[in-house]
Parts: sequence; C-alpha cells; structure tokens
Amino acid sequence: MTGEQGLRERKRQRTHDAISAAAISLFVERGFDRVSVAEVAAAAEVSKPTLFKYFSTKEDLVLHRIADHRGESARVVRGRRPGEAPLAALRRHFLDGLDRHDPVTGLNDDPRVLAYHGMVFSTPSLAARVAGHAAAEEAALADALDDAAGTRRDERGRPEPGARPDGLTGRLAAAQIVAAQRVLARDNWRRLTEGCTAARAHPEAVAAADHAFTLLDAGLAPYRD
Amino acid sequence: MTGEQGLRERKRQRTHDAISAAAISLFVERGFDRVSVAEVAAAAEVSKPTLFKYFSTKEDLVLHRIADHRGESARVVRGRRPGEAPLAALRRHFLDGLDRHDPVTGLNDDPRVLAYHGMVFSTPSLAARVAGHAAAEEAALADALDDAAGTRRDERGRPEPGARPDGLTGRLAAAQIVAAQRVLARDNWRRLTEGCTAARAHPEAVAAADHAFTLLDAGLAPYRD
DNA sequence: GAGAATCATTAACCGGGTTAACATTCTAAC
DNA sequence: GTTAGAATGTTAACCCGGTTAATGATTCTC
Repeated sequence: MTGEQGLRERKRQRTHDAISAAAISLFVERGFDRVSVAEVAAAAEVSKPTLFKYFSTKEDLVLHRIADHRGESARVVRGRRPGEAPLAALRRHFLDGLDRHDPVTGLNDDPRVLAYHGMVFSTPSLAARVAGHAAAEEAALADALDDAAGTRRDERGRPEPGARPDGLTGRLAAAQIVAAQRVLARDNWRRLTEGCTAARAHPEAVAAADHAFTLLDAGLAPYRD
Repeated sequence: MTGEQGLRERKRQRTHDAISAAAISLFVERGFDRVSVAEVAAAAEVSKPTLFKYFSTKEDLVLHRIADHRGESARVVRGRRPGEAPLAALRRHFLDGLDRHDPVTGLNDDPRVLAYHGMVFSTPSLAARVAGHAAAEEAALADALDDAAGTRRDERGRPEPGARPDGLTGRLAAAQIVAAQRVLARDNWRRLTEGCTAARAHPEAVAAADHAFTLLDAGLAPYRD
C-alpha cells in the first residue's frame, strides 16, 4: 500500500492537522476576526511563514474542509446510475446526505459542527469565500450537465433534438441547483440553531428537500429523462 | 430644489468622484491587485485616511456603482403593476434593461463598461464581493416575494390556501431568480467580449432571457398568479 | 469676525501575507 | 556509515490594506 509515504509525509500531515485544529479551536472560541494568524501559528508551534505554506490564506484555515467537497455535484451527475436523470441523482444524493446527517446538508447537530457553521456564516470574509466556492461548484456542475445533455443521443450517435448543449441552459440549471442546495442547507442549520435536534428536524428537512427538488424539476424540463 | 446643499456638500461630492475616477482608471489600466490604495490616494490628491472615509474598503472603490442597485429586484416586485405576478414584473424589468442596454444586464458594449466588468470578474476579491451583494439581493427579494404571497388574499383578507409564506419557498424562488439574472448577465457580457456589438447581441439576449424566465416560471408555480 | 464643527493631514500602528538568508532534518547514493 | 542535497523550518524584515491619534486647516453659524 502507498499509505506510508515516508516519515516526511507523515510529519507534514501531522503539522497540517495541528495547525488546522489549533486554528478552528481558537476561531470558534474567540471569533475569526479576533484571532491573528500569528496566534494560530504560536498555538500550533510553527512560524507564520510555515503556516502560510500549509494554508495559503487565513480563510483556508477554516474552509479547507468545505473545499474538500469541490466538484461533488458534478461527480454525482457524472457517476449517476444508467438511465437516471441528473436531477434525480442529485436529489437522491442530497436525501442520502440528510440520512447520514452529512454536515453539507446542514442537518448535523454536533455542537462542534454548529459552532463551526455559526462562525462561518457570521464572518463576512468567510461567507464570501463560501459563496466563491459555490460559484466554482456551479461551473463544474454546468459542464457535467451539458455533458449529460450532449451524451443523451439517439441510436446514430447524434444528439437528440431536445438536447441542446448551448451552455446557457446548463449554466442556468447548475445555478439553480446549487442555489437550492444552499438554501436547503441553511434552512436546516437555522432549525438546528433554534434548538431542534437533527433527528426531530429530519422529516421536515426531507419534505423541504422534496419540495425544492420538485420545484427544480418542474423548471428543468430539458434535463428530465 | 434641495440640490445645493452648501459648498461643503459639493466639495465632498467632487472629492468622492475624483477618488472613484482615479481608482477605476488606475485599476482598469494596471489591474486591481497591482495598484495600492496609497497610489490611488496620491492620484486623487488626498491622504490614505481620507480615502477610507469616503470608501470603507479598497473593493468599494470599484463596487460602489453596483452597490447603488441594492434591493432593485425587491423594489420591482413591491412596485409591480396591480394583478401582475412578481416573476412577470421581474421579467419585464430585465427585458427593459436589455432594451436600455443597462450595464446590470451585461448588454452594454461601451469599452469602459466592458473593461470594468472584465476587471471585476478577473479579480477574485471583487468577484467574491459581488457574490456577497447577490446574497443580500436574494434576501431582500425573498422578503418581497413572501410579502407578495402573503398579500395575495381572498375577499375576506385571509391568505389563499396556495399561498404559504413559510419563508422557504420564497428563499428558494429568490435564489433561483437572482441566479438566473446573474447567469444571463454574464452570458451577455461574454458575447460582447467576443466582439459582438450590443445591438447585434440584443435578439439573442432577449431570447435567452425569455428562455430563462420561462424555465423559472415553470418551476415557480406557487408564485404564478 | 470668533467659535464650533467638520474635514484633512501626518505619522504611527496592527494584522494578513511574502520574501530572503540561514539552519535543520529526512532521504538517497556511495 | 557518511555525506551531498533536496525539503522544510526558522527568523527578521518588508509590503499593503485599514485604523487611530494628534494636529492643523475650512466652512458654517452667530
């Protein structure tokens, strides 16, 4: 197995995790803007330039977890079951996330996760970066949707008349799907911050997701199979 | 007329405009990240603290124009014609914008406007701030849509059964509308950067907008009147 | 014209992020 | 083993965005 990449790699990983843990702990405790990167570096027992070799910006100290999900929607579409519509695959994936209490769905009531989300949403520079991540997600999903429309061909290998990979429809659909997921996640998170447990909120979250995807589906006829 | 608010006000306005003009000119010429605010202040013949009394961040030097459109979508919905559906009013307003070659529709081929947009889109920190502005726009529009749904009542003043101001539907609709407008504007801008004139691109832009709003309409049945 | 309020300036500071020069440590080849 | 050398770490200094203090200059008001 290639799991052990030598001592160097392991040390690097440990330093990475130590910095991240120190950062999130301090940020959650005192607020993102009231902790300097110098303090984070000191808490992690590294120097400031070293910290910036591991995380290129202060925001990345917090958002590298979210960044790990980069292109997830696009991957779901590309890896969908044969014959399954892209939107159906995305709906199924989101509902699976709710069942798993995946933090990206907002339906996770672990206090640490709630505190993490609260910090992100209440810090403008972090919220802005999250929005930027959504834009990238959108672009990747648009490509995947256009590919899906382009590969939906008849027997002769020509695209069907209804399938028009003009790029615009894909971008519109991607924007609306990403927007819907964001609104759903934020709504779930809001419910949990009001004291509801994830288990109790689950049915409403499922209903809301079904509602949202049904609205999407009605508005995305070109991608219905 | 209250236009003359004294010498002080006029001077202030002139300083404001001088700083903005110097900033955008320098930024377009050399790129946002390769011009320091100290240079902008020097070009506008003011000191750095003075500059920051007029514009609270470097990004605001560029984005105060866009910020002036704050809440436009919500205003359109609240000021719609009697009996007009919110989405119909937004569609009409967007098409009007295309006819007027309003820069917010992306369909303005003035070289200065194109350069301005190019600078904004190619500068991550500016693009992020624009996304943040879109989020605020979204929230305001969501409120307006929920109000519209709430005020759509029967003769006795009670909300109709179909009108459910649960907040979620409004946020979903607002997110999708704002997303669609953003995609449309960016698509128009892309066409113009490829050398097309605004006049030549106008028919396609109208068709794209109609396409997008039709998709939205099909997916936003609860807000159809 | 004098006093009060406003507005500008200089100079210094803080925090995020980068750079350069130097020291350390793991790896690899002899 | 020893050693060359690539990675990686450290310190110290710097740049830039943004803020604050003390001070000085204008404009409004009376």
